[in-house]
Amino acid sequence: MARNGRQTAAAKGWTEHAERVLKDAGHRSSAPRSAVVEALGRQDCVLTARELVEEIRAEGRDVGIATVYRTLDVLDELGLAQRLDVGEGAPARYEPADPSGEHHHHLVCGSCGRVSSFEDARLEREIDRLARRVDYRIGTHEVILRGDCPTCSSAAG
Amino acid sequence: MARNGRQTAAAKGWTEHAERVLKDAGHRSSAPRSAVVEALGRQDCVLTARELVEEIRAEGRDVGIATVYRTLDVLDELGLAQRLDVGEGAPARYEPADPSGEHHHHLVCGSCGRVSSFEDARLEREIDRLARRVDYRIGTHEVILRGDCPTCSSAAG
DNA sequence: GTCGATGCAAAGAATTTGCAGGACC
DNA sequence: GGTCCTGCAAATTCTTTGCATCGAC
Repeated sequence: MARNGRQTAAAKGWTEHAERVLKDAGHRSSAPRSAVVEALGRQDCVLTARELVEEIRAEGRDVGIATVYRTLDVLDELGLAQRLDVGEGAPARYEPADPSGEHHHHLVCGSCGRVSSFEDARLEREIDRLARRVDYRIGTHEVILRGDCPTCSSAAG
Repeated sequence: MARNGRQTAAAKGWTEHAERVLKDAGHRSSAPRSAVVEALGRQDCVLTARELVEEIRAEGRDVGIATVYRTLDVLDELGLAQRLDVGEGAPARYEPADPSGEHHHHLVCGSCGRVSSFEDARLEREIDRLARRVDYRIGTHEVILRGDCPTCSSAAG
């Protein structure tokens, strides 16, 4: 159920898909932008802008934080990335959006801040039903379950 | 389903409940703190810290924004208030948490930022089921449906 | 050659914190 | 009368933006 530290099977596919969509939308290619797209596509878990920079520096490449924000913004607008705000003053996190539309939701640990993901078809069905019943025209949705992760649960009782 | 601009039936009850819980938890009473609690209890919709200050000033009372944040923090810790982060750099919003445990979720308009609420028993049941299945020890949850509100839908097609 | 993209540094915005004075119990 | 609470202002973060320059197409 929870899928941590595991790569999505579609990771490689997402990177290529994203680069194609960016190009088709009239955006130019550049080393920094590619570094961001590749680093994001490589991860399954959500990453903050800062973590993305560290990720890229670890590869021996470099990118300014402003470029990361700008790129994430473009990716978000094109539906290629998903932004996640866990609140509590924590920075926004981003993850690649599966082009197939399949997605997951998040578990947030209130003690250590760890974020994990889970997916559930029944929950999706219930939300789709709801989306048709409300008076807003719904495009996306997000579900956050908050509590303590296994480590913090056993540590703090 | 959507409940806007409507007072919760439990509004008055919440204010009294909150003041009692605060006192029992060893917190002192003060005019600014009461103003925050009363203003929050009076509303059904979510409010930002800034809106809470305006709300209080409109009554002819006054309070510093730092006190509002500090009070909301205490209310949140005691489970008396619920924090809602809609992301996109928007400030956090708060609402009274119903002591009965009954709660609702939110619809966020991506065009105008309007936030509405809805409740759904089947969704709650599905989430409770999920909460028992994941490896985190879940305490709370939140669901956000994003899209365009009725006004923005008709305006923008 | 044009125009989008980049990096830096400054600007902005939300929230937190240090501190001195005031109020509650 | 001690301790918690308050307001102000400064400090912290996260994120955005202005601008000169660089590079893709």
